[in-house]
Amino acid sequence: MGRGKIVIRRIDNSTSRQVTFSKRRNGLLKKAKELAILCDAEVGVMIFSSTGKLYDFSSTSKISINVLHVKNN
Amino acid sequence: MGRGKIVIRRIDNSTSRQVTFSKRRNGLLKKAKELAILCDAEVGVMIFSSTGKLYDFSSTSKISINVLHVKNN
DNA sequence: AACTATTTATAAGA
DNA sequence: TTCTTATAAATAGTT
Repeated sequence: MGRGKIVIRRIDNSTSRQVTFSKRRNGLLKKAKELAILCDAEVGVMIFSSTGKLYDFSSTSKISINVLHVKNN
Repeated sequence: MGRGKIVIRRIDNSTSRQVTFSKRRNGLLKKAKELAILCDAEVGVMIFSSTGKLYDFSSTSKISINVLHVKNN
């Protein structure tokens, strides 16, 4: 969805990868919220950037999410 | 994105809600996979339908997700 | 379960 | 990097 078609593979350029991460991360979280509201579903999303920062969303306290993130081993 | 614009609120008609759930659930899982690949991110998504069925995705075993789903209390 | 008109997301550019 | 815009992609309503 953009000026050109892209292939789904890792973006080599780190600046481009960061920009795309920011845009698509926001898009994914928005869609998760919409799904939860429209369809009365319970939705949880967690996203770790390549630098290890966590972005997450949970539509309800009825879902309790515990995440174990193990780096490099 | 469709024949008409919609407001983001619970879809009252249960048939329509089920159809939209199926479409958007697939869309969300696809976008989660794309984000993980394009941006080298670690992504986990879990979706409970209103009937309690779980649909989930995790991009990597480096994320271990434990979900506690408590119904009606 | 397909189709397609349209809205939405977003890739590239400014 | 924040905003713009052309275009790809998702999907609401239809068949």
